[in-house]
Amino acid sequence: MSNDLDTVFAALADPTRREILAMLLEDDMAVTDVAEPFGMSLAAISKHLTILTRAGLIGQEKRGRVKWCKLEPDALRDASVWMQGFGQFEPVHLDAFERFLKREFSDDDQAASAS
Amino acid sequence: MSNDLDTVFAALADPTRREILAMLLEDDMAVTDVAEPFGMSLAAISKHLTILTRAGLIGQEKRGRVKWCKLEPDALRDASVWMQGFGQFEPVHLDAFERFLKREFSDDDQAASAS
DNA sequence: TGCATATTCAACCAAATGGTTGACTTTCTT
DNA sequence: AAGAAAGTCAACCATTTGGTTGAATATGCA
Repeated sequence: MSNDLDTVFAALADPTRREILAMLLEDDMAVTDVAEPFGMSLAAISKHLTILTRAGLIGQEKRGRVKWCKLEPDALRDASVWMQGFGQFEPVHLDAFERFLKREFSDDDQAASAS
Repeated sequence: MSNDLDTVFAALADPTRREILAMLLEDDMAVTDVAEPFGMSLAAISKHLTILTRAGLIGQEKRGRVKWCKLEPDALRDASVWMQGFGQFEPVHLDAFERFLKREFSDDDQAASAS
């Protein structure tokens, strides 16, 4: 029950793993491609991916000799709900957040390139 | 920058610490009273409280010989915001999301914290 | 068939984590 | 002043964590 949150939060506590999640936010990726930007061995990344998988944060599906990783945001949502339970704070400025969403979705291709 | 999230998520990854936070949700407490329901030494609880404090999740104020612990939900809010980025929308570009976060927390008075 | 590619496994290592106990400081009470 | 109460500190211990390297297992391609 809270064991689930243990693994989710522990998985999120590592900056490499959070960066991996952010990368998967844009697209599904093969293990080798996930590893590429990091200055560490493939085996290390493989371990990180195992941890993320056991936490339910990503799914891995093997097609051919390539294992594809995709984001699985449900576990994140559970943890988020736990945090909301503290109720003392709004998730964010809700309206600012919604404006952000609207901009992201209407603008889909060029939104990220404005500085 | 993401170092902050490291300590917050690591703090949340322990069930004892999450339970402590839940207790403090109801009321401020002295260290000894926090320790009481747990089957472990006072020193262990003291360490947990130090970790929660360094993560910014609680504040500790000493009055007399008693040290009072109170919930400090701002750090939780930061982590929650980070997670919202995953649950709510999938094809968003990360840097756009980060610009959003930066705007939220840099030119920020205290607009997002309702007491 | 034979080699390169993709990924994991196993053994190892240093550092961090979560707990213990006993000594210590500070503060309150009598 | 004496003693109890509230916490922390320091040293220790076992386990976990995050990384390494080299070997092993599939799978795809010529």
